[in-house]
Amino acid sequence: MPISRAPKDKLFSLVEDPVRLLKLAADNKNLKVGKQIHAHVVVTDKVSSHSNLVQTNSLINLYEKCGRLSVARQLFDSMRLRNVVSWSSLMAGYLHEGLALEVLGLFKSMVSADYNRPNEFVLTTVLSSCSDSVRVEEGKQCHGYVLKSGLVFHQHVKNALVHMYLRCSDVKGAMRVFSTVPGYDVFSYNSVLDGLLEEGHLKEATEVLRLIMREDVVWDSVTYVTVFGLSSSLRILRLGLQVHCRMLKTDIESDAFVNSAIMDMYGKCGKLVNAVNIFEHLRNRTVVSWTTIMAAYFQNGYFEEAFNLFVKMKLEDVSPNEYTFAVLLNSSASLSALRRGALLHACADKSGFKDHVIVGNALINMYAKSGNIEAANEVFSDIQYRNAVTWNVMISGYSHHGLGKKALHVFQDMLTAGDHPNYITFVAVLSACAHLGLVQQGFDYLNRVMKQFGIEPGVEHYTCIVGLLSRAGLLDEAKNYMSSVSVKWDVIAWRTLLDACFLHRNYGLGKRVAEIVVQMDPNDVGTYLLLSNMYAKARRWDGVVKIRKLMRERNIEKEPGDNSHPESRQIYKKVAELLAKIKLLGYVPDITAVLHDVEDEQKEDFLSYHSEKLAIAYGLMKTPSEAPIRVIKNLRMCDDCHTAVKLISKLTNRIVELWHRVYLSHHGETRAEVLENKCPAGLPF
DNA sequence: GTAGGGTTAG
Repeated sequence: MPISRAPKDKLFSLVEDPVRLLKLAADNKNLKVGKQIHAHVVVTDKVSSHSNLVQTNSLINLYEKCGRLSVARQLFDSMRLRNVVSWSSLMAGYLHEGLALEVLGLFKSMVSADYNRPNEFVLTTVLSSCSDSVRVEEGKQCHGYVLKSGLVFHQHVKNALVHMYLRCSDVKGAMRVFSTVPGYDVFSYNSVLDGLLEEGHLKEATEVLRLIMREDVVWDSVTYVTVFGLSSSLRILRLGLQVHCRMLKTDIESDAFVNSAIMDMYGKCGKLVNAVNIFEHLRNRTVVSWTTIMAAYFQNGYFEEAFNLFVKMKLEDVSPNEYTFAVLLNSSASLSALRRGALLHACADKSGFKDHVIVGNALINMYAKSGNIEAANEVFSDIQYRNAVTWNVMISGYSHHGLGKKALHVFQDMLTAGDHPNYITFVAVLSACAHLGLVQQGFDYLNRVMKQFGIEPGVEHYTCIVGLLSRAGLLDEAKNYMSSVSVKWDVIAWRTLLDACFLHRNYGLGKRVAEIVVQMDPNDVGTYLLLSNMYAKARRWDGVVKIRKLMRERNIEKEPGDNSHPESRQIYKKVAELLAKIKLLGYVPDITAVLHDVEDEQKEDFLSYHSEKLAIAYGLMKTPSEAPIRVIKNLRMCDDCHTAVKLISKLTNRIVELWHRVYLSHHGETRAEVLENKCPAGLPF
C-alpha cells in the first residue's frame, strides 16, 4: 500500500490544480491566498480556452465570496466565452451583496442571449432574488420557466420557489407548489412553517406540522425554534411541552436561539415559572435571553419585574438593544408610567435605538396609553420608518382618547401612503367610528372597505359595531344585532352593551344583559356592583338584596376597600380630611351609590372607600404640589366620586385626570381602551 | 467551478 506517497501526491495535485486551490481560498474567504493564486495563473498562462473558462469562473467565485464584486464583474465582462457557471457565480455575488434587482437584470440578459440555458443553480439564485426584492411578478415568470424545464423537481429550486411565494405573501401559491410537487427535506419544512407563521396562517401551519410529525424527517434546531414559535402563537402549552420533551430525548444542541424560543413559548403559554427556570440555568445569557425573559414577565402581567430584570441585566454588563427598549416601553405603557416611559425615551435616544421601527411604535403606544397623546403624535410625525403597527397604534391612540376624527384622518393618510391596513387597523377604525357616532360609516368600513382589503371581520370588529350602535343610544338595535350575527360573542361584547345600558340609563335591558355577563364571568366584581347599582337606580331593592346575597354566596368581597396598603391608615385619614373640606364647598354625599343592605350611617363611610378617592388622596400625599394626578380605573366611576373629584381638584388646585380602562383580550394581547377620557369635570377650573 | 431555508424579543 503506497500510503507514504499519498500526502505528497495530494500536495502535488493541489499545486498543479489552481482551480481547487481557488475553491479552497473562496470557501475560507481568504482573499490574500486567492490573489496569490490569481497572480500565479496569470504568469503561467498556458492553458486551453476551456480550462481558462473554468479558471475565470473560479476567480469570479473567489472575488464574489470575498466581497470584491467589482473585480468579479470585471473578470466576467472581460470573458470572450461564458458558460452557465459564469453567470450563476456573478449572480450569487449580487445576491449576497443585497443587489437583488441586478440579479434579475442579469437573468434577463442571460435568457435573451439564448446561448446558455439557465440551470437549477441559476434559478435558485434568481428566485432568491425575487424573494429578497419581493417581486412576485418576476417570481411567477420564473415559476413558468421552472415548470417547463422540469427544474421544479429539483429540491433546491422547489424550496426557493415556495420561499419566494411566502415572502411575497402569496400563501396559496406557496402551498400549491409545496403540496403538489413531490419531495420534501428539512429545509422545505422549516421554510414553509416559518413563512406560514410569519404570515399568521396558523391553521395551515398546524397542517404542515402534522405532515412533519408523520414523515420521518430529522429535525434540526431551526425546526425546533419554528415549532416552538407555532406553539407560542397558538398558545398550546401541550404542544410546547411535547416538543420540548422530543428535543430533550434527541439531544440536539440547545443554542441561544433554541433556548430563547423555549422561554418565549413558556412565557406565552402562561408558564412563566418554566421560562424563569430555564433562564436561571443558562450559562451565558445574551441580550436576547434577557429580553425574552423580560417579555415573558411582561406578557404575564409582571411589569415591575420586567424593570427589575433590566437593572440586573445592566449589572451583568449586558447592553440593551432595540427589542429590550420595546419591551420596557410596553411595560411602562401597561403601568401608564409616563415619567418612566419618558426616561426610557431619553435612554433609547441616547443609545441610538430611537429610529428602529419597533422602538418608535412602542414609544407612540407608551405615550398614548400614558395619557400624553400630543407626545405620541410628535413621535409619530418624526418617525423614520413606519409599518402597519405604527399606523395602528396612532389610530387606536387617537380613538382611545376620544379623538375619532384625528384617528380617521390618520387612517386616510395610511391609505394615501400606500400601506396596507390589517385586522387590528379596522378594530381601531371601527372604534373611532363608535366614538364619533358614525353608524353608517362604521357599517361601510365593515361591509365594504374590509372586503376590499381582503380582511375577514372577526368578533372584535363585530363588538365594535355593538359599541357603535349602543353608544349611539340604539340599544335595542345593538341587542338585535348580537342575535342576528352568528359569531361566538365573548364577555367583552356583552360588557360593551352593558356599559352602554348603564350610560343611557336603560336599566331594564341593562339588568338582563348584566345577568348574562355575570353568568359568563362569575368572578368579575364590577358586574355585580353595576347590576346592584342598576337595581338601586330603578329602586328595586329586592334586586339589590339578591345580588348582595349572590356575592356573599360566591365569596365575592368588595366593600369596604382594601386595607393591605402599608399606609392605608394615613390614606383614609387624608380622604376624611378632603371630604370634610369639600363639604364646605357644597359637597353632599350621594348615598344612592352605596349598596342597599348597608346601614344608613355606614353609607357615607363606604363612599369614602371608593378607590378613586383613595387614589387621589394618595397622589396628593406623594406628589409635588404642581404635579397633575392621573387616576386609571377598570370600572366606570360612580356619580358621587365624580362630584367629589371635581371639588377636590378645585380645592387643591390640581389637574386631576380620570381614566377608564377596559382590558380587551384578543390573541393573548392586552390592549387598553380609555372610554372616559379626561372627564371635562376633572380638568382645571 | 456555481445554488436553497435562517430562527428569538413588539
